[in-house]
Amino acid sequence: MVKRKSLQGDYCPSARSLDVIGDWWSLLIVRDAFDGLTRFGEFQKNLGIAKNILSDRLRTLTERGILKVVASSDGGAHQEYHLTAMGRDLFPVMVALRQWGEQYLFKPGEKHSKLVERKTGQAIRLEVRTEDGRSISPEESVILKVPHSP
Amino acid sequence: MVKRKSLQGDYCPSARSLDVIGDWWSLLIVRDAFDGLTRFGEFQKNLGIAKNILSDRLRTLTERGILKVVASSDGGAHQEYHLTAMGRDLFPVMVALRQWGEQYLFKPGEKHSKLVERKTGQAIRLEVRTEDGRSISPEESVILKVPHSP
DNA sequence: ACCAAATGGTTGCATTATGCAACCAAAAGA
DNA sequence: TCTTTTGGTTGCATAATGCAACCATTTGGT
Repeated sequence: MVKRKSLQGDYCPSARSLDVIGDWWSLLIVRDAFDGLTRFGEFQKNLGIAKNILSDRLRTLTERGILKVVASSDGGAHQEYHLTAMGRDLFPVMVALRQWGEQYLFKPGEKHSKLVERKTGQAIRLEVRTEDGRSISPEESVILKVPHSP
Repeated sequence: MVKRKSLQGDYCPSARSLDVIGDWWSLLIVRDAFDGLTRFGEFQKNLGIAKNILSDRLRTLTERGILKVVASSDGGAHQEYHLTAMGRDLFPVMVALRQWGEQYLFKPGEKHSKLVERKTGQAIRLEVRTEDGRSISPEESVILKVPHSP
């Protein structure tokens, strides 16, 4: 493969994000972390991921500041992987993916898990809006390129 | 690799989404499509992707209904790749990734492209809300597992 | 204390995925 | 007509991934 292209230097924030969490497993691990999983074995069992890959991903996600390693909450000797603030801020990404998947990747009537508010059980949605709060479609938006722009 | 695990059968919508668009290049291609690119050469030049990979990804994205192939708009013989409704509905995912990247992957003061409303130039943001419009944090939400649940 | 099992990995090897370069047919331009 | 551009495909080399075997440390049971 010669070395996978890196997008770290790209001026597009989406590209940099994908460079960090765009690989196959990272976002699934983050999803499980949102779901409350913290231990190596929990991730491994729940995702069915190979242990060496999981080991590598947890290390990388930790290095990049998305997860942090903390001592066991129950006094045991093992360590736990927790989301950092940076990791928790991936919440909208997860919700966006979930919303799209619900809409297009399930047959009508097919059951799927749902994201709801804990207190009220209300469904959670996500909306694209302008600064002053108006909902907006892709066609009405435009990407302003900043760097080497004419 | 023996065969990459498929999440098509997963009951979690996020997982299915990642199964479809979670590979390295697909979302970048979709991003460029949002940016108005339509032709093979445009994607190839802009992304710096290998031509065989691009060819494969465009085919896959088309098969899965995210892109569609249409005849040239200017009467030429070549074909163009356009987003379908399914593809356009990935907009919130792109915005979410962009927003996260802006916040965490740029040094203070470092320039990056921006997403704004065409008409007014206003910045575009995305918000996670309940059905009745209240903004909500990850901690206040919970994933309801539907299938083989106790 | 002692043995057994679970936990949290690491290492080696086999298979895929990706990248690069060379090649090619069809279309567009001169 | 000749040349260049476009839109790919094919072959080969390397990187990423998966599986299984192994191992050190904890944990649990007796």
